[in-house]
Amino acid sequence: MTLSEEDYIKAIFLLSKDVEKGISTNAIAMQMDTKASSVTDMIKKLADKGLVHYKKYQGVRLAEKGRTYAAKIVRKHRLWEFFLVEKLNFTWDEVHDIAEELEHIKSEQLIEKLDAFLDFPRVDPHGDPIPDKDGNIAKVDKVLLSSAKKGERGIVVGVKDSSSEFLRYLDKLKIALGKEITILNKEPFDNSVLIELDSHKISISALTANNIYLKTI
Amino acid sequence: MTLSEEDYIKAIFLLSKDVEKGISTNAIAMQMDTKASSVTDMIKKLADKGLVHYKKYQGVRLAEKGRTYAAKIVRKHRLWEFFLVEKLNFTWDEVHDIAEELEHIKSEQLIEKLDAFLDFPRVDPHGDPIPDKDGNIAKVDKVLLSSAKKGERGIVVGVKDSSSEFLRYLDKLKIALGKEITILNKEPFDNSVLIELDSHKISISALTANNIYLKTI
DNA sequence: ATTTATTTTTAGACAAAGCTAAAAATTTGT
DNA sequence: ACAAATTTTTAGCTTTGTCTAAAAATAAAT
Repeated sequence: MTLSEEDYIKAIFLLSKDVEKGISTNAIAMQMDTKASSVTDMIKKLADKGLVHYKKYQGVRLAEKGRTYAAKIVRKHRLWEFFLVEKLNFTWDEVHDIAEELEHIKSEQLIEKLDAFLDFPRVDPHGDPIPDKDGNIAKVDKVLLSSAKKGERGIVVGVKDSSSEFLRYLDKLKIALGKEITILNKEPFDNSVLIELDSHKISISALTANNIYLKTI
Repeated sequence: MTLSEEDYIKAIFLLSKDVEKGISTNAIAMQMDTKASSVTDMIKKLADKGLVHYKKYQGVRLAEKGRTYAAKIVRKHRLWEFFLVEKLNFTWDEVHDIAEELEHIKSEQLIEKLDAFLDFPRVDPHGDPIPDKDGNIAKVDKVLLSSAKKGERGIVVGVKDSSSEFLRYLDKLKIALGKEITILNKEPFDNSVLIELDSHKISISALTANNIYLKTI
């Protein structure tokens, strides 16, 4: 499995997260910042290897083989992110690009030993679940802040957008994993949300609220 | 700098270790398990980039730029090896291939934080010195066991061959970094060396003795 | 000092992965 | 339902790094 093939498989895996249908060529091209024609070429190769199911113009789905392979890459990515934050003192907005490289290191033994060294973490620094060694992913129950109702309370358990810009913005707002939030009001005009956080009231834009996951309590 | 270019630069760096003259095309091909013609091609590219000095048929030398680049790769390799042994409990014969992949991870910040996390180690698990962040390497004074004189004593501080086969053989002999060795006798017939180790007398072949470094005391 | 052997380089091909531009299929809009 | 717009695929080219086989240069040997 080449570096590039791994990147494609992972991209398809991540795009399949909430989607039932086949993933479109363009969606993959977008996600990977490449051209649709390149995607078509690669998909054919992956189909030949039995990693994806593909019929022309019908989009692509992961085959079981491809799904577990992808989950293992994601496992590596998230374990390395956890390592970077917990052991090397990186911040949550700095780790993605480095983990993007580390996720391709091949040794199974390495990743199992790393997992043990980290004491078997369940989620990465952005709250995303770490697949187990067989590629199974625990379902985390969480709702978007944007869909929580007035009066509800919750703990921040994840983010949808984990770009460094967004994460640094959350730092500025003092929003972090584990923080408790109460929804005081929702403004119908622009869908902004008034919340209470650390005994302060702050207003959160709809866009921001749509990228924060809560576990309601 | 591509993966492949990094591999070549590192190979040339390691081959230049004890050699003054230019490194031959064949030597590089041997070291990297590739063909001489491929080496010639790559050397030209590296020369174009100012990383090596090259005149046809004259072998190749690292330019200063190439030397420090290579030293940084070696730094990364050896720091990762140290991490694998000290933190993840790998044995010294298992770490080379994994470090071979890890050494290509790009982030400077990563390697400085790793260095701090490991508490600034000076040598890797095989006794090889870890270059500093600017690519300087401390000269370790050490002699081959094969060249030590009868009656001398020393501490094992390194190995020349760090193949897993050799390292596992040393494990079997109970020879490890830090062990004290006394040279009891040298056999002129086959250049084998009789040593005392842990109050036992054992005989070491010339080949083995030629791959163990001592610091005499 | 030539011939022989070895080493190194060149020339030409190939596979991987990407791109552009054009063609084909599908979807959308009226 | 059919023309227009969009998406996807194909065809052909490029770059990177590799290889084989042949040619050129250097080193070794008698």
